[in-house]
Amino acid sequence: MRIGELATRTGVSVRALRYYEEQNLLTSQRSPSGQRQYPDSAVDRVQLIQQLYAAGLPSKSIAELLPCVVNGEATPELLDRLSAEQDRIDSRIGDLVSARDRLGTVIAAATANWRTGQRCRLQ
Amino acid sequence: MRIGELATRTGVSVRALRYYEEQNLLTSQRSPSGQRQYPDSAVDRVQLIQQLYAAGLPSKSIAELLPCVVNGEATPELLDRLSAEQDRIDSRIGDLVSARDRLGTVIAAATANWRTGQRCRLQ
DNA sequence: CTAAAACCTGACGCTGACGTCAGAGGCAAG
DNA sequence: CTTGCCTCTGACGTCAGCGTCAGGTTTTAG
Repeated sequence: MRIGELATRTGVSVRALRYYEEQNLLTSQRSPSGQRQYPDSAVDRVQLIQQLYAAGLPSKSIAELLPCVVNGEATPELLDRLSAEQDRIDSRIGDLVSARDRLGTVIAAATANWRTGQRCRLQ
Repeated sequence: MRIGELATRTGVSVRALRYYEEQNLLTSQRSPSGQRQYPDSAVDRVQLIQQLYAAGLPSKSIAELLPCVVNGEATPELLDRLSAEQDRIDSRIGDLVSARDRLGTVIAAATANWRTGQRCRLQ
C-alpha cells in the first residue's frame, strides 16, 4: 500500500510516517517513481511504534529496541535495555497512580463539601 | 524563605520556580528590594505542581485546577474537569501497563531463546 | 568595606514529534 | 489531455518546560 492508505489505516499522519522513516523506525520499498510502498505488516509495526511512544520512549530508544522486539535479535545488552525501560515505565505508572489518587482525594473532599456546605474549604 | 532555598528544598531549579510563577502556579511576596519571599507551605505546593506535571498535565490545566486542589474552591464545573483529568490519567496508565506487558513478553521470549538457542527468533 | 554569592528581569536557545507550506512530479478518470 | 488528488523532498514553524547568558542590584561573609 502507499503512504496515504497506511496513514488512514493507522490513524497516524503522513508526516509522522515519513518522520518514522527518517528516524529509522520504519522502512519502505520504493516504486520506480520513488513512491513509498508498504506491506500489510506495516500497520502492526506502526501501531507498535505508537505504543512505545505512548510509553514515553524517545525515537532513539525505539530505534535501538525495535530490532529486538520485532526480530528477537537480543543480545544481553539489549535485554538489559529492555528491562531498564520496563522499570522506567513501572515508576511512571507509580507516579500516575499516586497523582490519580491525589485527585481522587480532592474530588471526594470537594464533593462532600459541596453537598453539605455550598462553600468549600478542604480541611 | 528566598527562591534559592525553595529550590534546594524541592529539588527544582530556580528557573523552573520563576517559570511556575509566570504560569500562575505559584505566588510570592516580594521584599522591598523585589526579591521573592515564600512561606514554608510553598515546599508542598511545589511538590504538588511537580506531581501534576508528572501526571502529564500541562501548566494551563494545573493553573485551572490548583485553586480547587489547594483551597477546595470547587464548582461543579471544576469537579468535572478534575474527574476528566482522572480519566485521562487512568487511560495513560492503561497504555503504560500494556506497553510494559508487551516488553515483558518480548523479554521472556528473547531470554528463552537466548538460553536455549543462542540465535534468537521470536515465535 | 569589599568581594563573593544570591537575586532580579529580559531574552534567546534547546529538544522532540510532528504541522505546514512551497514547488514539482505521478496517476487514474472522464 | 487535463483535471484533480496523491506523493515527493526540503525547509521552516510550533509548543512546553525549562537552560543559559547578559547586565545589573542586593545580601551576606570576612
